[in-house]
Amino acid sequence: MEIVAAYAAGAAAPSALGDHSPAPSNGPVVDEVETAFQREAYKIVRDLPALETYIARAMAAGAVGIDTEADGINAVGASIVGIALSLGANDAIYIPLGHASADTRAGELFAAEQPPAEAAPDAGPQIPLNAALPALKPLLEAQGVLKIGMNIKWDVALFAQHGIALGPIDDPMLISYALYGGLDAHDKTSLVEKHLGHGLTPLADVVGKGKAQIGFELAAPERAAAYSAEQADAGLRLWRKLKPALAQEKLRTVYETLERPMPAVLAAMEREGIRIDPLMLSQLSGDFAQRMAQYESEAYGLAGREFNIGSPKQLGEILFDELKLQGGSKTKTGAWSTDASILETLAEEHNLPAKVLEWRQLSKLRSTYTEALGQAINPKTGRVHTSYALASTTTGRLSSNDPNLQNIPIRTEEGRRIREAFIAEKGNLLVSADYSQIELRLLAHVADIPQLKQAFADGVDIHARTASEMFGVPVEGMPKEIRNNAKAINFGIIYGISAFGLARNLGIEREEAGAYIKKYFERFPGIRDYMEATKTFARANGYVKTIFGRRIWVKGVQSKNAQERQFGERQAINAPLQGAAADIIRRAMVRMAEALPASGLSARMLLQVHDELVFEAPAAEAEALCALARRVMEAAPLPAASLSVPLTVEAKAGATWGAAH
DNA sequence: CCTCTTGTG
DNA sequence: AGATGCACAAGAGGC
Repeated sequence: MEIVAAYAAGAAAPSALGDHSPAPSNGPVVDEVETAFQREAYKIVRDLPALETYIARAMAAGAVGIDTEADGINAVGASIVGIALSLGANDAIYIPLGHASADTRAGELFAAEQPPAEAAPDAGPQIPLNAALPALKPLLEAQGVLKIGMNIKWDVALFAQHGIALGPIDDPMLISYALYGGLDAHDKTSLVEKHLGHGLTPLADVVGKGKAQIGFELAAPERAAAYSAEQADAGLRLWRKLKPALAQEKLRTVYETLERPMPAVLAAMEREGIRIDPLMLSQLSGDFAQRMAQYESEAYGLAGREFNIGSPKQLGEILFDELKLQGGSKTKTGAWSTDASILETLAEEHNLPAKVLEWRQLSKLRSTYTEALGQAINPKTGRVHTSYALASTTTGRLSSNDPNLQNIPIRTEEGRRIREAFIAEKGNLLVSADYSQIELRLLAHVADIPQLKQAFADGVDIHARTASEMFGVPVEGMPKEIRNNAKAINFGIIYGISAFGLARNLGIEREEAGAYIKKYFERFPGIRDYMEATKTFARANGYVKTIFGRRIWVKGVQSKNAQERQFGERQAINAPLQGAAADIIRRAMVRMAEALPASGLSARMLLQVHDELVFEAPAAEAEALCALARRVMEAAPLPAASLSVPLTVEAKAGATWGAAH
């Protein structure tokens, strides 16, 4: 109970968001934090009076570790099976609430053929969920009690489905991300290993693994308690160790503005999901399958024999060993490379590569999208609910998984048809709002480039203006190819360009690409200065910063190995731009989540795709929503950062995601 | 489980 | 001399 002691001794009682502080991380606290987990010390709470007693202690403590267990891997539609709370090292409880009793379990186990691991004969007495949750709700929503959990977005989502607005919250994973983004993984297992120096009970000990794995609700409460209480215990211990470092490293504002608000915002988006038309998907699937079969048989004819067209190994053998086509190259494992750029070159000499390219495009679209997205529709909601990872990228971007809705095709005609299957509910529209050229604008700002800033201020075509600066060609009537060259250079600059990479991208000689780059830096010397300054900073500190202060550690930037170091330097150049764009859209998301209800709109935010937000709204609201999204998103950097270039957001409504673009 | 390939910003 | 644009997730083949 050292947290209680610390608060009791300290002048400030825990009050509002951000004012909770763990005990100082010196002396005995660290000892206690790092002491071994004593799983036998965890208590299983099976009656209301015992729960009330612990709740009273938690209310007084001001900070409580929490871990919530449910009967599914996806929080959407899942029910709470048990809750663990912790008030200090080894001072944790587990409250079984939805564990199946022996009869139920036996049936399920029989179906699974193998018992997980000596299941208890009976789940034992449990407080009814509809009695426990009302008792817990005041604690879970108490403004004066911080709820701390690893990956707390999961807990937020589950409690939201049970009518509880969990908060205020802290998440050691997100604290770690603010402190060490780019350095290490931030999952529970890695964090506990790194900071507490000992391992966690594996989930497999509770529910088994592989074919014999069972739902958490079928696990024995004793095993569940050892696992779950330990998670709550570990989360609180990590918090006590990591939270003080935020202030020491001056990363508290980053954490509080860019990380802490996100779990609630994302949980709501994930819960909304997006509607997908399964009929349209299956029609597309059938269409693709038919055309693939055609390409396949044509490919066999051209190859002179049948082979597995989906096997790069077999394709390489056909192209280079049997047909003896020239221009092959090997991958680092020694196999023939058959990627698209190789096949495109070979297509000039032989008809087979083109057939394979066509087949591959359809195969990718079919297996990754038209087939998989249909499977991803949640039967309970009829919608697709992606999951966003908050601490998985090095730059501060989100990532999307199960399914990934951040890589839905848009560039090709075939691919765009998949976006037509993302639809609004009847009487509603989808609204897509995206930042225009946000990373180039940020480059113009951070590198302080007068011509680029002026171009953005004037609202002119930035690639055309770049081309005009470089090649002395007037923007009016500029040939497409010249603008394309400038566009490739602009993107290359953001990524820490090399002559080789630009040459490959434009299909020109390396010398010519090198000349372009030289010319670019002559026209925009500030960009070269910015890049050099960024590399120097990264070499000296091991990290770079966004304009909002987010710290991005860059592995390899201090390496003696030139290749590693150069890779680090390119990351160091890109990260402040990509990272700042990620910061901006995070701020926009938090504000949109507040602004929608405040504006009296019933619109919901559904998706984030790095520079784009997708909403769903009644058709009558669409126009107001577009205006609101533009206003809120364009102002998102303020007041923390004032950009010297305008941000512009394009917002459009449509019946499908494709139509909203 | 790793490699290759390809979809997005 | 040799490698050489940033950030991701996912499916399929093959060991």
